[in-house]
This record gives sequence, structure tokens and C-alpha cells, in this order.
Amino acid sequence: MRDFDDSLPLKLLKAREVTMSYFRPVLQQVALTEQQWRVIRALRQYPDSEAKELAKRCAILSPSLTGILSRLEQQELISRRKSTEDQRVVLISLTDKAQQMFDEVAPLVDERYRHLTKQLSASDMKKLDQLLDKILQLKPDQ
Amino acid sequence: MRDFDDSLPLKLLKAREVTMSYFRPVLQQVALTEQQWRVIRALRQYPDSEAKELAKRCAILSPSLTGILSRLEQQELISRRKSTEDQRVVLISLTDKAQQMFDEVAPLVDERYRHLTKQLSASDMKKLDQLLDKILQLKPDQ
DNA sequence: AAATATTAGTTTACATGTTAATGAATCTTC
DNA sequence: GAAGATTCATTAACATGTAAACTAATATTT
Repeated sequence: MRDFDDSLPLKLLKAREVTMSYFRPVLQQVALTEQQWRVIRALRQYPDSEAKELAKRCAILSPSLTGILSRLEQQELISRRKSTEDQRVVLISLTDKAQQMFDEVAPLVDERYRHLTKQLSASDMKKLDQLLDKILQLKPDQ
Repeated sequence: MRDFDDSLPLKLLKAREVTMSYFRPVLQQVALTEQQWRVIRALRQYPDSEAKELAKRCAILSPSLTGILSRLEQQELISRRKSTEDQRVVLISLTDKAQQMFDEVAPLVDERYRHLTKQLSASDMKKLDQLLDKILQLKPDQ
């Protein structure tokens, strides 16, 4: 069997861990989890998303998202309402409080992102991005 | 702020999710979680590992590993013993039952791995591997 | 040797991941 | 238009992720 340390899924996991280590301190300052921040960012760019889209965009499974949204609602950072066209669908939007908080935190996160990506050359970053996109387009199984 | 979907950590997360989708069905057949399989694989290659090394190798935090090992011990797949030189250190080893199970499952997992990696060209795989290695070598923060 | 600091592993508390089942709303088919 | 199938979100049950506190063992300092 191939070497344990060469496993692609494991390397992707570890690489993500390294990249996240750049952001954890910032998120901890505002007491948000990675997932909560991911949801807020997604909603900033795609307001009034359906829960289903949101889950897919954030790579969070529905049952997890339910809890995350409940806690964000508790903190008055998001609000839920049912779609009038389809009562099964839940639409989620950011509160003003969340918008405001986002505007404060985003520059800090951005700074960390630039710091991270600057460690690689521009061509490496581009290539990595392309290769990851290729993987994202693979059909699950078959 | 940069586009949400372009985030490197998010892409790494999603890419890992895609790759793992190739293996989930196999692991489900033998009722092992991803993490349990990761631990067993690591122990196969590095027998009698210390818990600390094992955690680092598998990218699992100590508190999580404690639970995972307890459940694997319950299933008689691993055994724990204390190091004689340093009583704080716990050494973990695979049972015969686990060795046997590994030998049965490994070919199936390998097949899935080949199927996955075959979707990319050899040069792409090599390049991706190199780029991920570069990220793994980044110092956390600074 | 005693006091202090450090280290390995565990425990605790809470958030999230994963699968299966559920309930309500919508869609299909007849 | 009613029975059956499908879809969306949630709930349930258990495993894992994360940060902080804790215990026992070892190392360091005095």
C-alpha cells in the first residue's frame, strides 16, 4: 500500500489546517467559529440564501447548519423566514448587527489572507487554485 | 473582499470532501469512521506509536484521539500500554484482529484511491502533491 | 531534596460532523 | 382530486473538533 503520509485526502486535511491557523486568532477575538464566519461571509455575498444553497456553498451538512443557524439567530446575527412560494424553504438573511460586525472583521481576515497567500508565489497560487478546481469538478464516485 | 468561493481554506475543505466521497462507501462496509481508519493505517505503518505522534500524523487533536482510541480499544482493534521509560507516554499497537481486518480492507481502499487519482493526469497529481507540501511547510502564523 | 515548571494524556463543555429517521409541504401519477 | 413519491428542514444518536482546565509524571531550578 502507498505510504500513509502521501495520502491525498490527508494532505488536503493538513493543508487546510495550516491555512486555518492563520485565521483562528482573528475569529477568536470576535468569538466566532470557523463555520459561523463561513456562513456570515456567504450571506454577505449571497443575501437571502435558501438554507440548502447556503449549506452547499459553505460545505456544511444540513443537520449541522440547523444548529449553526440557531446559535447565530440566538446572537441576533441572522434571521430566518419561510419562503412564501414554497413553505418548505427557509430563507436566511444577515441582521444589521452582523453586517456591521462583518465590516469590522473583514479587513483583519483579509490581512491574514494576504499574509498567507504571499508565502507562495503568484504562479503557485494560481496553479493550486486550478488543481483544486479540477478536483471539485470530479463526480462523487463512479 | 475577495470572492467567497475563491477562499483557499474553503477550497481545500471541499476538495477533501470530494476525495473522501470515494472512500466512504468502503469504510461504511466495515463500520469504521474516517478517523478510525486513519489511526489504523498510521499504526500499520508506524507500529507502537506514542499517542502524541499518532495525533500529529493523523491530524487529530489529543482530546479527539482519546475518544477514538477508547472506542477502538472497545472493539479490540488496538491496545494501550504505558511506556516503561516515561509513565506519561501511552504506546498504542494494533491487535491481530485489526491487522487481519486491515489486510482485507486495504485492497478495496487502494482500488478507490487509484480510481480517484486516475481522474487527474500524472503531472497534475505530482504538481498538486508538491504544492500541498509547500503549504504544509508553512509556519503556523508569523 | 524541595519547590517550580513543563509535558503527556485525559476530562469537561460546547460546537460541529455524520447517518438515519421524522414531519411538513410539494409534486406525480393515476 | 386522492394516494404515493419526493423534497426541505429538522431532530435524534453518536462520533469528532475545539479550547480550557486538570492530573499525573518528569524535568528544571534553587
